[in-house]
Amino acid sequence: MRRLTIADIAAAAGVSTGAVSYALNGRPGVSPATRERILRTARELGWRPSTAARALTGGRSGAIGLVVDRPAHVLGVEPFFMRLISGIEARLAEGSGTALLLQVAADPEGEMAAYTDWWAERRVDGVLLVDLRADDPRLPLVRRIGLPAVALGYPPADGGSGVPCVWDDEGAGIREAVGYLAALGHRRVARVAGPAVFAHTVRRDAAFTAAAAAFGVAAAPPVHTDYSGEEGARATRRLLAGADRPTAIVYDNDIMALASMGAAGEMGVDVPAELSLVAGDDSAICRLTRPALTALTRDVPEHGRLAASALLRLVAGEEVGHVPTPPPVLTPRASTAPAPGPR
Amino acid sequence: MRRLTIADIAAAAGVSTGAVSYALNGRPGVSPATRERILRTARELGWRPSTAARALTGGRSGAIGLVVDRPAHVLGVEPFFMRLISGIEARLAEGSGTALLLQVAADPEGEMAAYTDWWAERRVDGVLLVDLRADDPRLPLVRRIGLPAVALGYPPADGGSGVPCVWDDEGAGIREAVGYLAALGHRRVARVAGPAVFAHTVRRDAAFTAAAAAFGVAAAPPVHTDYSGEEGARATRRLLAGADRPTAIVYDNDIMALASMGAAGEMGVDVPAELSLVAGDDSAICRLTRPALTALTRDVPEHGRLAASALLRLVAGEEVGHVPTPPPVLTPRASTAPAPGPR
DNA sequence: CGTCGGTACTGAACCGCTTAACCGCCAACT
DNA sequence: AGTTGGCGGTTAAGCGGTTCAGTACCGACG
Repeated sequence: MRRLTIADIAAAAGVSTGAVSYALNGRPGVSPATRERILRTARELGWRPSTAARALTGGRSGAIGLVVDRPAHVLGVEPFFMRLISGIEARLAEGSGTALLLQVAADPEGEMAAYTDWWAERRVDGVLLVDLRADDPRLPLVRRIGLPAVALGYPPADGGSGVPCVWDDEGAGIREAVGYLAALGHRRVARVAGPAVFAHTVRRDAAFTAAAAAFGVAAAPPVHTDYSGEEGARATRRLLAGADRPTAIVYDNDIMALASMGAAGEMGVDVPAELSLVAGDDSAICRLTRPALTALTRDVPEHGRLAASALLRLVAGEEVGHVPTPPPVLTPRASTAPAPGPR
Repeated sequence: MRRLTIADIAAAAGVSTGAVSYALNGRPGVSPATRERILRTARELGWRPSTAARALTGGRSGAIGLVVDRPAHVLGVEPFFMRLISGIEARLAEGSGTALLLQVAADPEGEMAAYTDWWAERRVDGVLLVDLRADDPRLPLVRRIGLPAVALGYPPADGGSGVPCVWDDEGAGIREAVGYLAALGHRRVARVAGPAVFAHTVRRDAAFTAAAAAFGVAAAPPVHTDYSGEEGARATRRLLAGADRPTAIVYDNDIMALASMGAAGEMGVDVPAELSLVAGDDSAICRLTRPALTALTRDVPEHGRLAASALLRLVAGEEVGHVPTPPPVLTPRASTAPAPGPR
């Protein structure tokens, strides 16, 4: 059975293919009556446009791309991406007729290659950039090759080379967490962060140090990890084993906080009596573990949704500026408690 | 700057576009010398084929599709899909030049619609089907519309309508778990499963009941959930509150086991002293929590890899049969222990 | 030497859709 | 009445590849 083409529906409706095209795309040049007849036969025959033909005519490919660049062992447990994807999809499902192309890259080079290839092959109309870095090479790249892009993360100092950024004030979240811990009497707090190459890590680091100073608590230099539970637990062990053991630790994601709770338990350190823990993203994991994890709540799906929205507008030719979103807020649960008295 | 087309590289190499096409696709009809010259200029000019044009010629679209159909609140924490996707991508990255199209559907109808649309629009060359159901309507659908598909799950009784299945003997895993628990002295075991509509749930249910009988342990009827931590915890609470409280519970995924550990703790039931827990997938979560979760280890990424592999072969026109994979094996950790003595 | 066969390559049609250019027709206006 | 100008359509030229039918050339063979 052959594919249905506009020629078929043109024949069925007794008009030319040109008329069909105009009718289907809602452009002028066909009378309301003919338009209706064409649309009806198209619907009855179950016609769907060939994306290939559409794309070939210089139109859109009808897809946007997302490259996920994290080590495989992190990807499996990191709820962030699936939540982000849910949000993106939610927006795309709202009648945009746009699909999501996903690629898992092994390294930043692979990620860049994906963008170049996708764009050269006209597979996507635009891409979403996650995890902005300092002097992120992807920004000049997409600019140079003309690939529409929207980034998730704080806009870089130079404005982002015309790449709209969906961002929230991560500093505010960190400040709230540190302030809360200070109010609970904690005087030595630590931070276990993601990779230092990420711009948001650096920003949070700075916010953390500044907040600690402002609230008069001693802050160890942030420990950087690859976001994996293993590295999170190791960092926690080192912090707990060192002199000036912190009484509270703030994590950059949930998995590290979860893993660290186990590590603390093994070292005989009770959570929250002796150690308070704050998780980073507030995925469902925080609510499911015991003690439930206090967390910095960020609406990750909403970020995805907004980013997808911005990208669709950008692709459509609209001017799109940076998109600020509400800052993370602290959701206190059972993993934080007043600081222990002096031992 | 215009897009680079084969016409450009034809001009640069001093041949016709036809010759370029032959050379680039490694077909006969061009001399080795010319072929080399063409390939070189194409490389130097940085030419990449337009997927649209390729697809239009009746060729492949160069993409496969995956629809993920689980409630949003489950998707966020369920490691299964991200692990599966990692595996799929790993295979696709091996020089297939194939991309992955991802869609999150709200319900089975939305999933079916996605397949129909994708195929009608020739967006994908084939799809991967997850979570086979009893009398799964997707099987006749893909068959009817001629969409190449590979399913993940046990082949249905009717052979699967020509859809190759990548499967493992889940029953063996369940039997091993029940046997292990029986050997530890457990005499009352329960099972908290996924939705009963999934074929693999039913198969595991049956295996569970049979294994319990074989090992002489009392098995409560399996409790079915939506895979969410919340429902898993609720099921556990009910089991623990009922008469004939089980001393061991086997879960269908990791998140429910994790949530249940918390629920048990709240009820003052110690894991593993009073209650043994076996998780379902063995994602990293099992190793990260304390006590670490005993789990049925399944190589989910490998399943993805094999499924992608089978689909690529199918799309290429090869005959592809069902693909058996090693059965899940039990990985004992700290969440299982000898059954408590009679209270 | 003419013919045959094979190789290397060209030219053009075609895939399904968009769109600029054109065309016929009728109402309105001068 | 003749010109103008819309409206409602048609025609055909691409878009960037693939592929089939030729064609030019060359060595081999009878």
